[in-house]
Amino acid sequence: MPQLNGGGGDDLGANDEMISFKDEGEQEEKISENSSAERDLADVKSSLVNESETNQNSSSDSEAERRPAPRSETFRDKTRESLEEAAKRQDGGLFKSPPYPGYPFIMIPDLTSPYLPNGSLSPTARTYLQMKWPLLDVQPGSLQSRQALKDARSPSPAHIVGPFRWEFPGQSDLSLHQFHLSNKVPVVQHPHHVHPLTPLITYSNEHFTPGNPPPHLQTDVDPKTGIPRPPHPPDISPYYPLSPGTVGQIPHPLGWLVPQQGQPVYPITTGGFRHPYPTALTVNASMSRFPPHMVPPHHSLHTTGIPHPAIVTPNVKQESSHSDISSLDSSKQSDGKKVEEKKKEVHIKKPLNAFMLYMKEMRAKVVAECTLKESAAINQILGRRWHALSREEQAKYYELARKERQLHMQLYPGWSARDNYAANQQGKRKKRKREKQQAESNERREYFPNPCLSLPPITDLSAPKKCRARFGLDQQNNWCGPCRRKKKCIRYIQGEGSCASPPSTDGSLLDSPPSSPSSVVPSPSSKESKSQTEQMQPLSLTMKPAHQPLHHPHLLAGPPPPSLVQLENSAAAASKTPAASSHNGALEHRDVSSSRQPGSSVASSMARPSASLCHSHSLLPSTAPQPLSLVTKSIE
DNA sequence: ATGCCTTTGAAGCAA
DNA sequence: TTGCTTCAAAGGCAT
Repeated sequence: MPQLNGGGGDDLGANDEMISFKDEGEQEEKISENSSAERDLADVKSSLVNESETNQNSSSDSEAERRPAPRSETFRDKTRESLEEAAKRQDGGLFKSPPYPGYPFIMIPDLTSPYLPNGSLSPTARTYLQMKWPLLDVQPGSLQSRQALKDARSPSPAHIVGPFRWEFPGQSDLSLHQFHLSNKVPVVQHPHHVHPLTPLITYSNEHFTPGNPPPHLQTDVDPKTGIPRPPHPPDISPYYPLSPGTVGQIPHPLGWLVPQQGQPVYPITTGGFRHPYPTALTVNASMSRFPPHMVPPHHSLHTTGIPHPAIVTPNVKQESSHSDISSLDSSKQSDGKKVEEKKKEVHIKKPLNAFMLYMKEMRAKVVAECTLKESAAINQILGRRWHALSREEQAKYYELARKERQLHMQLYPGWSARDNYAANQQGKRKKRKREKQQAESNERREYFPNPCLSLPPITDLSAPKKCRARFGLDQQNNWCGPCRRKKKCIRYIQGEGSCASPPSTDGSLLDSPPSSPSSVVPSPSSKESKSQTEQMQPLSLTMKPAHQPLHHPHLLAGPPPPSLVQLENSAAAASKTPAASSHNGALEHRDVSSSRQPGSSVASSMARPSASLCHSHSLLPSTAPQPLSLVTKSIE
């Protein structure tokens, strides 16, 4: 289901993926049975394209060029605007409402990750940058560039070694219009420095200008049409910089995002290497602050010779500039032995799944919006938002994830997730989930007395009856969320009594549209029947800020509608300081349950924020404005 | 310094 | 086939 027709034909998406999307997607039941999933998604894509085009038309380039330098506004303001607009659209607005719609831009939502050493960038590095066709001019005179070009297996010849220059054609008023990076410090763009979500950022065609890139970038022209082609196959993900030999073999996982006019999306650099993360990455103004240690060590090369953001060497992060430089030098000397040793050290990370991709993109927004930094709380928010995403929004991420997996598989045919398992087993190993879960189960019994959380003690974790077994694959919509995610069934372990709610109201409340209006009607029984995890998803419009002072200026600024941010802040606050959190609304509608367990007022306040938001959307008044993450089209 | 938290999804392994 | 576990990102926090 989530698989859009990527054109590749091969469907590497796991069935689970499809299941997840199907179940988690909103308004599944609204979909006509006659329309196939592909056609549906194709329509979605088409509509998205149309909307993108519309946006592009609506905001002229002149407006874009009039716009002051992006950094003139704070990131928070922008993200807030974006979120507000998204809230208006009630669709997440991820791609439909870019912060700077209507003209090509490059967003670098989170430059602190994934491969930048912590602290290497200032907070301002999170600023979104926008520019047109940031181009790289590699000056071959530079030692590094020579090295990069000489070594075909360099982590990236395209990882442009400084000094180099950015050009922003048509952005004469842009403060960053043109500048030179320091010549003193070799600046190397490593693929790891590129935000992996670059492809997401450039989802819409609107992000691309039909204009032609400078001639020196048009290294590949279609002999038939004369139209410049992308320097690499349209299905090569910017995530995965390819060696020359690889180019042409691997389709671009984001090929469906490539502008159809045939313009090269990704500038190609000298030597035929394309920049792994064409625009976004290298455009970061903070790049000039990249310390030498950002130089990609050669040992991060995969055995295929393909540098990859997923390739991580344990000692890369904290390597000093000296060591990095020496690594460059050593790379010259390094031959079989060292290469092999480093290969052994190479850690190819798993490709990101849809949610991870979503998180990476949206984290910065949430951080700015909620002034949160704690990832745990942020992830909770993102988890809810993820469920609140519309089908098409999620489909994009699923599709991207699918293509990423596909490319990952192609780049690293022999790689297996098991490899990473083994790597951990050798050294440190995380605390076993089972142990943690057992501990958690005890905690829940003790601290989560509300109906959403006060589950009957899990007496038998190895209970054979699961949703999968009970409902079968044909009725996956009846499964509880964890079952859909191939997690431990919470319905069964709750027992028949506590999980008597109809399937439509169980965890799928948010994951999937209510099967019927009646299923939305809150009832004590339905509340108590809610599964633990799934109740975490919805937010409550009944939550009132009455007892909860607003901690964020931007929330005080205006008449806050039932703000998701508030809810999220509450959630985050609760997450951070559980004892101090008092989710009024969320707790209000759980009074029944609280009363069910005397002395639980304090304990309930200690409930985890996400859990405290359970059932909320079932209480949504149909006429009330609905915060973004609460919107379910079925309610509409 | 290391692991946990927290989310969802993908994948691997054991039964 | 099913259930469980681990890992992927992220950064503050606890130990």
